[in-house]
Amino acid sequence: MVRAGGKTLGGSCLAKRLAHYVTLSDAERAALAKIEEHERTYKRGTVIRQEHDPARELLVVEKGWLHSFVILDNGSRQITRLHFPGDIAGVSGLAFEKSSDCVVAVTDAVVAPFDKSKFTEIFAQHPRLAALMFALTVAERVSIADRLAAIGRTSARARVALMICKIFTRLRLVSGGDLTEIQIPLTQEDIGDTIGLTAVHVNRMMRELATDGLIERSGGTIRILDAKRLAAEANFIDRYAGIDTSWLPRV
Amino acid sequence: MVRAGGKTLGGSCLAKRLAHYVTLSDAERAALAKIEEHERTYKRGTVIRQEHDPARELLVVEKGWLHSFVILDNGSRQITRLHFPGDIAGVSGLAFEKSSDCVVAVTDAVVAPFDKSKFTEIFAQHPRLAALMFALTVAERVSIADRLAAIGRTSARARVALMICKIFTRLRLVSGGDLTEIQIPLTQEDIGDTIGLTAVHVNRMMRELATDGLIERSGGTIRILDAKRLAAEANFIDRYAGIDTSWLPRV
DNA sequence: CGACCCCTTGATTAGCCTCAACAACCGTGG
DNA sequence: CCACGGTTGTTGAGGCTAATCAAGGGGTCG
Repeated sequence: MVRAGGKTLGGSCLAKRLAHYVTLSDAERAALAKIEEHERTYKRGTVIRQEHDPARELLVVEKGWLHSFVILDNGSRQITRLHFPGDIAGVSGLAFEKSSDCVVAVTDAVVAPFDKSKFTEIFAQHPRLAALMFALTVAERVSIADRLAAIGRTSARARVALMICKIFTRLRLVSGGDLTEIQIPLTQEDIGDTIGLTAVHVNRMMRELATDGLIERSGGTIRILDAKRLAAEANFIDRYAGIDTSWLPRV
Repeated sequence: MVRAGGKTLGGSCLAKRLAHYVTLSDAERAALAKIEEHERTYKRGTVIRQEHDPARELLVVEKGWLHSFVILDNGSRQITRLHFPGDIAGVSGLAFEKSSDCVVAVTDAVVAPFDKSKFTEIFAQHPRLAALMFALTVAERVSIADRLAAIGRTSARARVALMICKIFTRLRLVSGGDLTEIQIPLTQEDIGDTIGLTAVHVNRMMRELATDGLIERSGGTIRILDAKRLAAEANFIDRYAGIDTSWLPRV
């Protein structure tokens, strides 16, 4: 929301995201611009990074959707995270030398890869940025824990509802608008692999939600009809609404 | 509650943990010592922090076990994280003003609470420490994602096996030793609430693992008999073994 | 000593998975 | 332009895993 007028942010999705929470200084802006210097384009379905690949690079999503997943020994897949524009994918590269998951382009996508040494500079020279990114990573962790609770302790129907709520909320962060209707590029199998269900059962649950008047479906788009009931059924809490920036260092 | 204590047991569990990964400078050591200045003792079962409480304080575990959990609308509980000595609990306080989960002492425990403003200093003055803690937080996120995958996509038996593997591995980080036998202070209900099962089914799976010769139980202690098979069944990966410190800023 | 918690085991049930078949849609190449 | 294979969505039938319900035993603490 906060945004210096006049000056355009260009393709700097990351800066745009962070500017939601603090007013960036020129120096900070420059540091972030260096992160997003290079861009790569991927076609829908491309494997951007394989599990066990060296993980020197992190990936800022500029355009499109990515997701990360792991394949278990029994052959099944668990999608661990969806990545939208402004997100950083492959953050696990900061902890490990090899990628802990596989990153794939869900739609045609534009990605800005950068070496993790860029984070060295951020931490050394821009503590506020580092702290903010830490806070956002923590928020993400909590968001994953929410999904963990959903998979561990709620019904299939509630999990599907939660997934829909989360996608809409996170996309609103990016688009800014109201956004009650979205063209979702995920297959029902993708959705199932995210919330621990089979594609067949995802289908049934979505139909239920539709016949009960919570959502409306046509083609690949989903419209939310009764956001309140949907959120209630899902135990949904918006984790990105109120990030606490009070403790961030001064610039 | 407040422990008026002269020289307690080394006190600095956090420093000890971080020293596994880097050689701490004197200044860093001092900064960490300031974090663990005050200690509080809690009795087994005490609620240390309630969900929705103000979350200004983070908690370094000095001694004992804690866990964090959420209670869902349907009344069920999901334990999101176990906390062992050297861990920081309540990290979500860095992202939110109010606690996103409830923190409870599983055993009698000694905790060093500190205000999140301490993190402001760390980020501003000790970038390497900040970066290391970031890396460890990322590793923790991956570890939670592993559990997510287990709950979403593996059998009850595999989940129980995973939980055992994780507990042993994380405790080895603390104790250092070989450690094939542990007195586990968790009830079977606790275990179930961690991995998305009922206490009854946890019981059956543990018995299965025992009769199959993977573990041995007596009283509350568990001994691992066949670590290899156990890890294989659990899809276990040790996420704390190889933290990449190459990108950390110089001191 | 009684109350309570926890573990254990059995019987039954329910929710989700598996298997299967078909329809709708898409991009591709002839 | 249409024919085609492949992918995705949809729906039905039946099976299996884990939940639920229930009851008894052992240990611990007040």
